[in-house]
Formats: sequence, structure tokens, C-alpha cells
Amino acid sequence: MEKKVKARSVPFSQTRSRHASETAEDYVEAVMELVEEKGECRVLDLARYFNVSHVTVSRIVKRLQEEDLLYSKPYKPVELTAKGSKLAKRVKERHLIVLAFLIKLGVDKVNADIDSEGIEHHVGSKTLAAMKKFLK
Amino acid sequence: MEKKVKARSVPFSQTRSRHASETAEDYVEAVMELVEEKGECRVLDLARYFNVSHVTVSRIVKRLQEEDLLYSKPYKPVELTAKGSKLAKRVKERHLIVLAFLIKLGVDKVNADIDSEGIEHHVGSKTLAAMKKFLK
DNA sequence: ATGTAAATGTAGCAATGGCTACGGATCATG
DNA sequence: CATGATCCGTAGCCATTGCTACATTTACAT
Repeated sequence: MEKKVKARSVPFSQTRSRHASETAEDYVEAVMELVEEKGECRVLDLARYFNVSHVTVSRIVKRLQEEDLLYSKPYKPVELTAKGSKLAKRVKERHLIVLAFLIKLGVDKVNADIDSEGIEHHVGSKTLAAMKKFLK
Repeated sequence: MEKKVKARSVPFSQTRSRHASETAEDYVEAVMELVEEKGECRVLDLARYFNVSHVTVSRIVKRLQEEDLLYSKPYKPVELTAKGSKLAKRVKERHLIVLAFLIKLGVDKVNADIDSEGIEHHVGSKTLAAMKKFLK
């Protein structure tokens, strides 16, 4: 098989950073949605959105600020930076394509909603292109 | 005070346990593959397979033993329990379906390999059925 | 039989993402 | 403008998954 023995380029990169990226994608997407829906996005909005405590949100928002994806001052709404906004748009578009794809494939809306949220993070550009083509 | 917003059924259930389940799925699948390929599966085989240190593997194997998915004695090969074997078969079948699906969709093998490994964990039974149907 | 190399285990640190508890900030409303 | 409700930050705990460094066991060759 092909996946044995590999020299890793980076000493740590695996699951942990992959999950961190997914979190970033989820958060910028959520912020964009919540801002569109309610005009602003508060920490508690995110906490309700993800069903986690405000503490968890608060810590993640802080990290994403350091990554220049979000911007916020204490006790103020959370906003997308230019970088975050760009990412959010890409993520949302990809999400919508995956969702539409699953529905066209014959999956009911409820399950398409659930699965698309998990799947979207793992859809590379080639797979995304194939899904787009299928949709046409 | 009661919680107002949404009653979460389980106080912690989110990302952490989801990731733990994915790890379990990945490991039982890997053990099954490695046993088929080499006759036995050692900690270091898994470490090479996942490109992580043997320490990480060793700890996860210990946890999965407590979950009755794997079995091993110190310095001995890792084996699947009956429960682990059953899970591995399901996971592998799902993985192969997702992979075949992506290829039939027009994704090249390299990208289909990569994406299927991420996607498989998020394919529910309905989506899996739709993929199977598409393959026919 | 012994000794060395390879394989595992253990100790202990970091990052991420869960939580509760507590306290400070902000905002409506009277 | 005062005050209670709500929002948010901080402290501090746990679990998971990375790591390096070091200790131990196993296996093989001489």
C-alpha cells in the first residue's frame, strides 16, 4: 500500500491542526451567517449556534483574532476581518455546493444538512469541481 | 437557574467525542489492514501508518482497549476484539464505497484517496445509500 | 549466553476544546 | 442614575492528541 513510512515535513501537523482549521472555518462561516441574520454577532450567539459554553467561544475567538480572521474588542460584537471574510465566503460557497450536491444525489434535506457540515471540510478542489459538474 | 437557551442532552458531546470516535474508526480500520498485509500489527506499524510517534499510538491503543475495540499485551502485537473487528468491517466497507463513489464522480485517484479518508467519517446511512445507488 | 538494536512503555510538556464558578462590564428600565 | 439582567472575561479543571527524552523489554546474532 502507499501510505506507510513517510517523512513528515512538520513535527506536528496531524489531527490537531487539522481540527483547528476546521474550527476556524466553522467560526468564520457562523459569524458571517449571524451577522447577516441579526446585524451583529455576539459571543453568546456563537455559543448558542454551536451549542457550547460562552467560555469555549471566547477562547476560540481570541485565537482566531491572533490568526487575523476575526476582530473584536472586549464586550463588543465579533466581526470578520478582510481575511476572515474572504475565508468565510469560500467556506460558505463550498458548503452550499456540498449541500446541493447531496440533495441532488437523493439525500433528504435533514440528512444532507447534517452530513454536509461534516463533509465540507474534507472536500478538496478536485472533488468540489466534480460536484459542481454533477450539479450542472 | 435553569439553562435557558437549548437544553443540551449531554454536558459534553461535541467536537471532542466526535473526534474520539473518528480516531477509533481510523485505528480499527488500520489494524485490520495491517494485519491483512503483514500478518500482525505492531504499535510502530500504526505509528508509520498515521505518521505520528509511537507514543501517540501507544496511548490511543490503551484507550481503545478500554473501549473493548482492541486487545494487546505489553510489547505484543495489537489485535482487534470481536467488537473492534465488527466496527472495522463497517468502516472499511464505507470507506471503499466513498472512494469508489468519488472516482466514479470523476475525481482522480490521488485526490479521491485523500478526500475519502476525511469524508468517510461524516457519511451517514442515508448518504451512504445514495452513494451506493449512484454506483449502480 | 550475552549484548546490542529495535520495539514499547513512561514521564512530562504543549495546544485545542470541553466545562463550572466567579466577577466585572454593559445596557435597559424604572 | 441606579439597579438588575445579561453578556463576557478569567481562573482553573479535564480529555484528547501531538511531541521529546528516557527507561524497559524483546529478539536476534554472535
